[in-house]
Amino acid sequence: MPELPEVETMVRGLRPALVGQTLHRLTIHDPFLLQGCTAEEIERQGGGAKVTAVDRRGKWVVIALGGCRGSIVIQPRMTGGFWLVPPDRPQHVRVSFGLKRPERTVWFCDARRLGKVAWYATVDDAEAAFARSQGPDALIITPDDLALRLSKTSRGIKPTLMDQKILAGIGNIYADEVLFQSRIHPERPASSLTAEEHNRLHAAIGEVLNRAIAAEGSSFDAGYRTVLGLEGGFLAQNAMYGRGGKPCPGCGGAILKTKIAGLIGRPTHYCPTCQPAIGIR
DNA sequence: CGGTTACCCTGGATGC
DNA sequence: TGCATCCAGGGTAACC
Repeated sequence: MPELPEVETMVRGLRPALVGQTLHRLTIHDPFLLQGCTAEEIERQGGGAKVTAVDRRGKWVVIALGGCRGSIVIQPRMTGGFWLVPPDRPQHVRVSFGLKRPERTVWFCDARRLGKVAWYATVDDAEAAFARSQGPDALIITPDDLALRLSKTSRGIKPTLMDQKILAGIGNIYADEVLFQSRIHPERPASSLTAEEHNRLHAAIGEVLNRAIAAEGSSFDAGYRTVLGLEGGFLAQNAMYGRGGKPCPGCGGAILKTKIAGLIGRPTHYCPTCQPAIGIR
């Protein structure tokens, strides 16, 4: 569920509650989510440790622990999220962070259990794990680097933008928004984009993601909420996602909702007029 | 090697 | 009301 703007909103919400606090107790409620460490290990490292930083890398949440206790990395994936709000214990709790002063609990919940929780012995180890499996963060990548990476594959531009090894942070919602804003058809081969299109795309990525962060992300149905349980406001102002059949804000024509190659079951929304299918099939 | 597709897991919405 | 079916914002492993 969460993409870069939602994870950034989580991190900003977690910081004031966690940074500088001592974790009185860290509890793994569902070892299924663990990757490369045991529940005992991560509970022992986290228990009594002071949180020194909470940061985002792509769609990862990185919680740094002081006193050489390493870093906890949480990937919310589709349905993971953090909760600060008492008094009731939320559903599907997978990890809980017990704090002492003030006495409260921060929960990580994940209905579908697709999320991942890992522990690394040092901050550098966590950083290296990110660099191994993910490309540059979508808000940091340079126009030249983006152009170079896109030039190396003939896959469709949308599945390429969603490939975290190319760049980290963009998922199904923001891929549709970014491609609409840059007027590029989602099935265009990534390597076929022109220099002009690279520039439009890079600008759109920064603009759309920052606008979504300002709105605290995208909520619909019973999905993503901020750490305080509030809905993100981006879907009130977005152009494409979830608006199949409705008028395109650019030309007034109907927005197409469809499925495209390279993305198994995921819906794709685009405007066939504003995002013309140049040189496809 | 590069690209595409099963599949992971579960809950909520929808349809009969 | 009950049950079957489909859908979902992510990511990997295996396949062609």
